[in-house]
This record gives sequence, structure tokens and C-alpha cells, in this order.
Amino acid sequence: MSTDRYPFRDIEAKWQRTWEERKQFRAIEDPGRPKFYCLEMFPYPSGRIHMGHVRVYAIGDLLARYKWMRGFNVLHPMGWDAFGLPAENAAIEHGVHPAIWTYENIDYMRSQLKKMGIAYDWEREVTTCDPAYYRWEQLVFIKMLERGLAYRRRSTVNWCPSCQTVLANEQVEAGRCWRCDSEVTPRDIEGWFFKITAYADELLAWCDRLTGWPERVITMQRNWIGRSEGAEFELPVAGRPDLSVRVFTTRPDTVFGMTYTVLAPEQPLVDRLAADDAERRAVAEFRAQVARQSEIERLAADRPKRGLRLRAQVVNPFTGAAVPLFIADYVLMGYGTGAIMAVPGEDQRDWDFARQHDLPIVETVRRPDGWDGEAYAGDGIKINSGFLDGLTVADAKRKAIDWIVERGIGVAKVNYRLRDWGISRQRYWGAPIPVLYCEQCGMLPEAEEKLPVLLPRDVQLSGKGGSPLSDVASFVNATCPKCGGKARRETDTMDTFVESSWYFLRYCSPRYDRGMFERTAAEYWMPVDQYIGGIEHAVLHLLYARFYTKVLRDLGMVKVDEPFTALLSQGMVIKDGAKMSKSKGNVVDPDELIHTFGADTARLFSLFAAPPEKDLDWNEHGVEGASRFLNRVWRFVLAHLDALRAAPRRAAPTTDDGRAFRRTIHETIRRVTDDIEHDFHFNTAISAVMELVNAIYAFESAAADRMPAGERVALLREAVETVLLLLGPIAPHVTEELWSQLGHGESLFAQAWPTPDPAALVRKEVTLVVQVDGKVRSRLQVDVDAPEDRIQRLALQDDKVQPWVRARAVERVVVVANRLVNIVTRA
RNA sequence: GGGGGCGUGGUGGAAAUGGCUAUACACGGCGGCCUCAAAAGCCGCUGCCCGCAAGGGCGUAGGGGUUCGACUCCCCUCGCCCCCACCA
Repeated sequence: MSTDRYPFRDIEAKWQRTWEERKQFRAIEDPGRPKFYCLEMFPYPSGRIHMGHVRVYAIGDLLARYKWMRGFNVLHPMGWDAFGLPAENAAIEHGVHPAIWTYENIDYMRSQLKKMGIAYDWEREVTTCDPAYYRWEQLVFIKMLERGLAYRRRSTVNWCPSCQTVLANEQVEAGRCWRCDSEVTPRDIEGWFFKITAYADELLAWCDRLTGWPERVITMQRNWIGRSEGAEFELPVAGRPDLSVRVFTTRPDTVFGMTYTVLAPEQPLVDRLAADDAERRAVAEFRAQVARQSEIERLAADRPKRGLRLRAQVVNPFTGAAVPLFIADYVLMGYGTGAIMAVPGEDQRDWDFARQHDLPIVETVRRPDGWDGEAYAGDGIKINSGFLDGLTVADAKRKAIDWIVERGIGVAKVNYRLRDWGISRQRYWGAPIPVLYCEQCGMLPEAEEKLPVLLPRDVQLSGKGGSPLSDVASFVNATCPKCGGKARRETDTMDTFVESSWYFLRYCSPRYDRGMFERTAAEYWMPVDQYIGGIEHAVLHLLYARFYTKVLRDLGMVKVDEPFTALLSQGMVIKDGAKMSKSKGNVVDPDELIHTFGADTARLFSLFAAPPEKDLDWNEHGVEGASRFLNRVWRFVLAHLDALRAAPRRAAPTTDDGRAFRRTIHETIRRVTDDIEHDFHFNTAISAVMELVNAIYAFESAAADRMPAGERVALLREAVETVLLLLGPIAPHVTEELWSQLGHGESLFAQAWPTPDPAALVRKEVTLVVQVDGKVRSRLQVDVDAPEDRIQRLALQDDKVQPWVRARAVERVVVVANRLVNIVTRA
């Protein structure tokens, strides 16, 4: 451990105080200046910040400060995603009210972020559990209800037995709860949904236009929406003119290969198809059996498929043949029509089931030569398919759909994997859903002038059985806004992902009290120019926020189609090969880190150790290296402070060494700027600054007797100030302090970002690599843009090249301007 | 099963568009200076093999290809990671 560190604690406290007093990072709308909205995903106030937060906020702050220096009017706000289950669980465990727990956590975490020196406009802080915040989403809920975009229905939902609440599809990961990892069970329940499927097409289409997003996030959203094209049509039930089974298929071309049909066990039609009491009993038992298997079991694709054959049969409309009808656990009620035509020849699942139940298999696509697989899902020529024979799969699909449509038995159909967003939560700490149930008038929204529907303070939290709000009589008992009679309030609360679907809009005018946000402010700041957050939200928050923004647009509230122009998905923070977590005991505490090394070092290391999109391997030695580097900068400036202060700010070197050094300075500016602008590779930007600092040390010790003292010190000043400017957004406190010590009255962050001086970058000579047959044999100093024939001659005459070409015939010479010469020989 | 990505020293990672001696920068290691000693700092060396050296050969998971030239492009194999998943 070093004993000789620069006084980072004093410096950091001083500049944090100064910036706050100056209100330096306040954002004010100014239509005369280009804006830049820089946003990091806001945190859940869990108690303390962790290293993942340090990383994401260091990235965001770098970009925000950089854009300030580039002359943008920057909005860089922070807030709290303050509703959610941990607050409620803490209340159950420790008897603290969720509000108290949450606000205490916010206070502590705010102080932590302030100690990091992140340049937020704290006057725009937003807290989502504040009624002044959630009242507006209650208003939008009512508007969505009016338009059918919010609706209530009974359905089978994902139930987390540990969290005692419903989860949206997006919140279930491989059959487990995204938050607590408990196994999710199906449950039949009434609840509220947002009709995100109405936007499936648009959400998908816009994926192509989100060019500032990482490809992998776009791919994940596309897959999640899961569009598939096909046909939906009726299969008459044999001998039952009143009944038919409607099926969806993406392969209408394979209909001649349908050898049986399957319904999901829960399909309502099954009840009407059962022939007698005995069959009804068998169905009931089968359903019970399926219901008993957990979600995890159901997801194991390789387990045997269970089925029950009904006595009814359906008729293949293409062939007129009757085929058997099953209910089976491999068909899902939630997708398509909950019924399929089974084509074992071309679908592996159907093939497996057919083999297990001894059903015939018909091939309708000619197999490629050498094919020895089971079901064949590839392209080919149709066979055994009546009027489709000889066509390609694609042509046969079209023709089969035409046939279906002409006969009026079905339609071409697009299905999505995306399901409506279930937003009901049977928990306390969330925004109340502003709906009432009147004994006379039925379900209806709360009157707009009565909003917000306040979350009551006094509530008993046990963590067991039903919505806690249903026990609060003063909340539940209300009067009907229509008839004034007795009414009961909805006791479910909204999914907390609803709050995070619009907080970026609230930041535009956080204290506005006549609406969700002030229109002019939102029009100025939106969309978010750069959004930064973890990949774990690729299909959760990021999809919901896109949907919600489109809803607000269609309600006439915003003009933008998409909320986030560019997205940076940062990787996780890893230590000893595993994600940092309390259970693994590999957590690094940011408080401790900042206390020992300072915020600047913490920030520098998290930006230097890996490019932002990759996982970052935490390494104590690496942190010390970052600290060492800042000390090295500090020491140099202080050691030469008087001379530097007295020197001119810009150097005009007259010596070769001086010009070379100045070129290094300006090449560093170019490299750092490119790294930030081009692909956010801050790690290489930092390494370029490190190289410049190394060059400064080398120059200082070597240049003394090679040039006039005035030239030397002017160059050093230009170099040092360039380092401070380039390093400012990364390590703001120490650079601001040194900047001020150099005699500047104005903040470093009020300076313009440096631009390379073209004159300094000019080279008279370049070094060419000389290769013989692709192997480097020599180097050549030549004038820039020397004529090719001269380069060829010099290369061939070179002493080191000669032995390699003497015994061989030169076949050709490749000259790449200002790069290399390659002499190609023949034996 | 479907989709996406990755594989470079002892370690984290460089090399945008194929070419400015592959491994910058940092960590770790080794050596030196400073010191009574240490810490801190400063200066060197640090892919592998052969060689006293000059120098040469090999080297970006493995194999093949395209090219004057491949970490980079194409094909195959192996390994790892992420997302989705009986979605018909």
C-alpha cells in the first residue's frame, strides 16, 4: 500500500461542494443550443450502491461531461425506481414501513452517488413512489382503459409462490421468478393487462431503425416478439356438423401429411368433444396430471410427450380423410388457437409423439440425398401432397393458403409469441390501479379529478395470501364516481415496470403539476440520445418503455416514436470468475474503495479494465495501478507547477524533437476523441492518455539540453493541460484541482474539448516496412508520398533486403502508400 | 432444437475499413537505481524455440481456403458464453 498518495479526500469533497454550489450541471432548456440527453438506468433503492452501479454511472458521467465540453446542452438526471417487493419484504422481516425503508435507502445511496462526483442535475431527481409521480400513470391508465389498451381478464398466469404475486412473461426466466428464482406455477386468476400485442408489429418494424442499439439486444427483442406467418383454418369434427377445430400452422404446405390433430388440455372445446361421462372423467384426470407437473418439468423438451386419445375424429379438408384427435401436454393453450394439425413427417415434436403412440408418418417433402434424420423441416420439393406435388415449399404454402381462403375455411394469419403484459401485482408497495367496482354500475375508472388514488400508509404486511390492500377498509370502501353508491376499490397494484416505462419523460419537467410532463420540455429533450444500462433489461424494461412511449404518442402526448436513440449495454462486474454477490462473498464495497483510493481511481479503473460492453474482471492490483497513474499525473504537475504556470499555453516548437513531441500530444487528442466517438472504447482512450503521460516523463528528462528552455516548458504545459482535459470526464476531481492550480479561474468542464491541430499532425517522413514474400526484413525512412519507383528502388537496394532477393527473381513489388513495400519473389 | 456472440502472453486487454515489425496500455514477475533498511518512486527486461552473438524459425483454439499479404474474409472441427425454447 502506498503511503504517498495525493490528497484525494480533500480534493474530492472540495470539488463536489463547489460544483453543487455553482449549480454547474443544472440543465436548462435552450432551443438555441443542441441538446444531449444522457441517461443511465435509474437504480432500485436497495440499500447501497454496488460495483455495477459504479461502472454504469462512471460511463454515463464520462459521456455527459464529454458532451458538455463539446458544447452540447446536456441533460443528465438521476432518480429512484422506488416501488417494489424488497421494500415490502424488508417491512415483513424488520417491521419497518416500506416507505421509511425506501426513503432511508434513497438518502444513503444519493450520498454515495454524490461521493462519486457524478455530474447530475439533482434538482431533477425523481422518485417513483411519490404520489406526485404515480398519479400521472394512473391518469394514463384510465386513458388506456378507455381505448381498450388496458383490460381485465381471467387467465392462466405465472404465479410466484414466494413473492406471492403474478409475474409477466418477461419476468419469468426458464420457469423461475426473475427476482427470487423460485419456481413459477400456473394459476388461474383475474388480472389487468396492457395490450402490448397491439403494438407487436410496430415494435418489430422499428427494430430495423434502432441503429444506435447493439445488435444482440435488437435480436433478443425480435425473438421475443416472435412473429410467424402462416394460416389458420377449420377442421370439421367427423359426424358433428356443429363442431370444428381451428388450428394455426406456419406450414400450410404440409397439410397432406397431417396424420392426427392435437388440442391443448385446457382447450375449452375439449369439454364439448368428450363423448360420454367416462371420457369426461379421463379428460379430467389427464388435465389434473398435466397441472401437477411444474413449469420446469414442462420445459424439459426431451421428456416424453403425454397424450390422451379422444374418440372424436377430425376431417382433413384437403383429403377428406378422418384422423385421430388427441389432447396432449406438448400443445400450449396460450399460443395460436391452442390446437395444431400434427405433421410428424416435417415436425420433430409431432414425430416424437407419433412414434410414442404408433401413429402413421407421411413425408410431404422430398428428403435431400443422404438424409437419415427424423422429421425434416428443410426446403425441398413437395410429394404425397395432391395438387401441391412438385412445388417448392414456399410455392406450396402460397397455394395451400389460397385453397383455404377460396373455400372460406380459414385465413392467412400472423401470430406473435409476444403476450399481453400482465401488470397486476397482488402486493402493497406499488401504484394503485385507479379502478372501482360498483355494486350497481360494475367496473369503472376513478374520476380523473380525484386522482391520485393514494396508496394508504397503514397496512398490515404478512407476506401471505392476497393483496394486502384488501384488508384496508378505508381504502377498499369507496363511492362510485358515477352513481355515488357503494363501490369497492381495486386492490392490485401496478407492476413497477410501469413506472420505469416513462421516468425519462418525467425528468424533462420533474416538478410539473398539470400533467405527466410539460410538452415543450419533452419536445426539447426527447428522445434520450444515449441510454446506458445492463443487458438484463434487453426484453424487460426496454421493451415496455418502447411500448409505453408509443402509447403516449398515440394519446397525443409525445411526438417521438421511440424513447432511446442509442443504447449502450454494459457488461457485469465479475470477481474471481463469478458475478459479485453477497452469497458468493466476492463483493467489493464501493464505499470502502472510495475511502481507500478515491472516487477518481474507482471510476478510472472501472473504465480502464475492460471495454464497457464486456464483463469487467475486478482486480485489486488493477485498482492500485489506476491509483498509481493518477498519482503520477499529480506529482508531475506539482513538481513543475511554477514553471508550468509561467509558460505560454500553446507551444510553437522550432526543433525536431519539439515538433515530434507536439505531434504526440495532438495524436493523443485524436485517438482519445475517436475512441469515445467511434465505439465507446474508453479503455483504449485511457491507455492513450497513459502513453502521453509516459511520453511527458520521457520528454522532461531527455529534452533539457536539446532545445531552448522556453520551448520545452511551453510544450510541457500544452501536454499537461491536454492530459487534464482528456482525463477530466474520467477522473473529474483531480483534474479539476490541477487545472485550478495551474492558474485557471474557470472550471475544467467549461473548457472546450481539445481538437487536434492539423499542423501538429503533419509528418514529413514516414517509416515503411519492407517485406520480402510477406516477411518483414527491413524498414525504410522516406518522405511522405514519395514516388513509387523511388520507394521500389530504395527497398530493393536495402542492405537487409539484398540477401533475401539476390538469389531469387523478383516477380513483383507491391507498394502501399505510406505503409509498406512487399517484394514478391520466385525461386 | 432455434438465434446471437466469443476463443490473442502468466492476467485484464490492444491492433476501425486485410498491410505503420501481433500482444499497445495496465497488472503480475525479474533485474537495477535511490535508501542504514523498507515503503513509495524512477529506469530497464518480460510470447515460445535454436544460437555466445549477429541472426533465424515458430506463434492470434485446431485444420483447410482466398490473397503479394489474414487476429481480421470464407469453409470445416473443437471449446466457452448469452438469449429463447414442446410458440406448431
